[in-house]
Amino acid sequence: MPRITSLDIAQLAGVSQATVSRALRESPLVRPETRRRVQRIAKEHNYSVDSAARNLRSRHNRTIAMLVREESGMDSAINPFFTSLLASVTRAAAANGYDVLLSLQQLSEDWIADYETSNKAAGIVLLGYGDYRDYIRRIALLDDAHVLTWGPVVAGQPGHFIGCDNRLGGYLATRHLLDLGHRQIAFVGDTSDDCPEFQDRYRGYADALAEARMAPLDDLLAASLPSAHGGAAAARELLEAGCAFSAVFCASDLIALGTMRALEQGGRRVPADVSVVGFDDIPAVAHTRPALTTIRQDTALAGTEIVSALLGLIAGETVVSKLLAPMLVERESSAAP
Amino acid sequence: MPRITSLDIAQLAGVSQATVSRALRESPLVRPETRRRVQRIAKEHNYSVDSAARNLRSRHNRTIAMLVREESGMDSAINPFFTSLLASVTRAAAANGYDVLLSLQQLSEDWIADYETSNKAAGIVLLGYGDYRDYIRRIALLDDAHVLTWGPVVAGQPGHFIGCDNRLGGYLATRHLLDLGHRQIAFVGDTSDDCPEFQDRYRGYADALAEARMAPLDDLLAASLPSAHGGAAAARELLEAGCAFSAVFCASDLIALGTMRALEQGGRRVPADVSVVGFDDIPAVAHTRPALTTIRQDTALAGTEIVSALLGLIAGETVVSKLLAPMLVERESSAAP
DNA sequence: AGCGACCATGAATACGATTGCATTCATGGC
DNA sequence: GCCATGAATGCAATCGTATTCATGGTCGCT
Repeated sequence: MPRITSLDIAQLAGVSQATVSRALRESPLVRPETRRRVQRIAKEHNYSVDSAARNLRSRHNRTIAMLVREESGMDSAINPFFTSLLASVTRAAAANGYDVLLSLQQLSEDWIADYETSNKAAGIVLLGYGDYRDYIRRIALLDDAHVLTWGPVVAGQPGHFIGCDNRLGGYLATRHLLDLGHRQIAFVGDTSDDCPEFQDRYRGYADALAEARMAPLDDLLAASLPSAHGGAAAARELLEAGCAFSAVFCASDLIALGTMRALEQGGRRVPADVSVVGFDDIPAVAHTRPALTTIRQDTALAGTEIVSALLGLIAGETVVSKLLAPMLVERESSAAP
Repeated sequence: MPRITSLDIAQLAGVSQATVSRALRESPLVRPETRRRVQRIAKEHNYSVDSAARNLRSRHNRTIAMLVREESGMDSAINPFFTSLLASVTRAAAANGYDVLLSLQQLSEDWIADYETSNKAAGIVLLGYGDYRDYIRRIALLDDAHVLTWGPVVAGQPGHFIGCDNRLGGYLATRHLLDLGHRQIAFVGDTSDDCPEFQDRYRGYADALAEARMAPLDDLLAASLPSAHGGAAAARELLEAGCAFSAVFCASDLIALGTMRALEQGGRRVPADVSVVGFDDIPAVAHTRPALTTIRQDTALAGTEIVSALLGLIAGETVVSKLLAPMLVERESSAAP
């Protein structure tokens, strides 16, 4: 069972191998009649182009690699939000004839260098590495690095970024709570440099408060790891500290899940006693009880934007960073105080 | 910026290109001293082997493709359980030096044929296509198809399968409820041929009942689409039908989420009035309120098993289908009646 | 010393497609 | 009737590595 090659097809069709190659790639050089005949014969014999040979000769590669950050933690899982993004990027890539290579390696210079030079992918998408500023800066300096990062967009920084407008999201969430009549609104999330996304969400939170002539209170800021456990721990601290609050804006849905749990275990009912708003709109939170009010990122749009930007980069275009607007999804976890 | 090739490294190291190739692949033929020197120079110049050329020449490919079924439905998402599996397969593949190509295309003969012959991947993993018996049978007949399916293992069927022992899982879940003292235990899930997994889970449910000298009652069987919405709808029907039941075994966690919601909206408290057990242990259900008692599939183990089986297939070994044992995870949604 | 075995290496080739260039043939303008 | 033109195709040279075969040198053993 020797491999069927384009030469075999050529002989069967009575043309040269070069013509087969052209016909299969819809080249306008071959007569339509010839092209159809070749394509028919190729299909009949279940022939498809050897991608290794094609990649080698054409010096091009219809593959993009996605490096997805795993949650550090014992069970090292993929952030559910990334799953949606992963899917939509994959769909968008497929729509453009690109395959997607998935990797969960730690981001490192070696990894990038390897994929850069070994020609495994034409471009790279980084999910969840928004805080790896140094790496991204260095990568951006590489000549033919086609790397796009999903994460917080920082003006003036080298590299190419697409991200959610986290500040707007934070504003929308907080504004929603203010509109409901809440005045003591806590923020649960990591505001350190480790989580630039969360910092922006916090800024949006502060924006909304400022608009209502209020200022964020330190007492109502609870540091939390970006996980349900973190959210639960932070909420417990809030309760123990004894400060009054009637609403919580959580920097992510996972945190919100933990927060809701801890609140209810602490005797507060959601939303009767405390309203909770999350961020991301991961699939599960539509079905919890109460269903979570949250800020939705449009992952389908994000996927197409990421892919078109990356393909632009690969094609040599100058790509500008881009912010995508999130929206509020009202469900059951928020109500008037 | 001409590409750095093994020939360049060869010249820099003062050896032939063949020696570079051998040195980089740890061939015992090259003297250790030479090998180290070549490797050092290669690293210094950021050289890595062009995978297209390597694949072409060696007729081999260190890539496996995963075809993941999307939930049909408006938001066409990836089943959260598959996300875990996807991650663990990717990790296991990486540990063996393999890359993973992710695809969400519909399974079709064209797709398989394309990946088969175009040499994009050395093997294929199918996630979520357990019910595509016809396809899988046909695929299994292809000479050099290295296809492994995650799904229900059916004895005597052609093809290679790894899957969870769903019948055992169904048994464990039901047995747990029986042990708690429940006697009217409903089953929520699709028992049609579309979901062979669910059929097996139902068989396990029946097994446990039989062991307790009981039989499944038609009144307590609620058909449900494999989604949270489906679970909610099915639970509503159960409530409206008015049959007494003190526990529900749901064929998946997603269904369980919907079921719990519908039950509580119908005025039943979980677990005070009704106990609920799910299946899969997707990440979110550990943090809902009440946290869901469920059957956990060991995805980490599944990943390594899938990869080692597939690599075995590729290497020409005879691979036998395999069932993986699930386990019960007790949380808050189940209690004595 | 001589002979084979063996080790480390180099030269040359093949993998299967893409693509620049040459070639053929028909056509049309003059 | 001849040459310029252009469309359709063929020829052949790559792309960068793995691998076979040949070769020179070292060693051990008689």
